[in-house]
Amino acid sequence: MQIEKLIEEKKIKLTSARKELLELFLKAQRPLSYEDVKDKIKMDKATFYRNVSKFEEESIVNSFESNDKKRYYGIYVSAHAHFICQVCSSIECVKSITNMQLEGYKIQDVILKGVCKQCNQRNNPPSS
Amino acid sequence: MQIEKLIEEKKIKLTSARKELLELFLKAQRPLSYEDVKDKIKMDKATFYRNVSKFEEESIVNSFESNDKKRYYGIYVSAHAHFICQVCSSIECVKSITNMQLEGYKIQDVILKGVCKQCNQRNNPPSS
DNA sequence: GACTTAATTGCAACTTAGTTGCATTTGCAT
DNA sequence: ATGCAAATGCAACTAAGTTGCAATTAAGTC
Repeated sequence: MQIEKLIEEKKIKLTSARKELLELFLKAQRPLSYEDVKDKIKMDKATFYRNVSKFEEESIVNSFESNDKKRYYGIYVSAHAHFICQVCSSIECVKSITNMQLEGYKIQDVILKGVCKQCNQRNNPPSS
Repeated sequence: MQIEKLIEEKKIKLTSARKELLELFLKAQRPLSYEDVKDKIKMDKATFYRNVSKFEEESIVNSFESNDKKRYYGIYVSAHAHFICQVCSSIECVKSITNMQLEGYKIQDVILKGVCKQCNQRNNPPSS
């Protein structure tokens, strides 16, 4: 996927900040918070939040609140759920859960919370 | 359901603040934030947060972050999903979605985001 | 390529949900 | 009733996210 593809047809400028940000989101393959981003690229938080907000308006990224009080942003790729681990706070994309229906409602996002595979095994090792 | 039932067997005191809080949660039938609570009962926010945190430890309530940056708390009643409307920020309990499974993971909570019935109808009225 | 202008940026000050330290109060067991 | 740990209210704090503003930059026009 190309950065230019994401931006073209949208009514926003392709600045260097936006290019860096979108490249990072594409590379990450999982939603990122400002905390995650600021270690990788030098960018003021105001710029970050204004840009992800604009990306969201343009349906380039979507976002959700996690359990750690932070908001996570990721490139919008077809409908898929997110799993948030309540033990280690990790976030994973879940491709297998899709097209959920609820009469009269429009479902745009599904968030699952619980204990992830790693933390589950750590607490209940299969060979003990 | 009785307040005393919720507290008994747990290692916490039944103070008047806790009684009021649990009564409110039981009456509300939907998750509440501190904002919701503070209009109904006089209670310092430190007391609120310390108590809901204790209730959560004792599995009396559970909680989740909504889209409005606030955390919502409700009496824990069997597994059910929550629907958060991205338009009007309302929160509803969804009893119909239950026992979701994901190999290797433990799912403790399901949050659906989208457009609720009311907002859906407002934008796409059936008779027009 | 230089010119123009609106959009974008960084900075610093601000907002607000939630947390923490501490002195006072309260529930509850003896 | 007494003693004491747990709970409360207050005020000060923390940190994610927002906003106003002056300086900078992308991108269209000549």
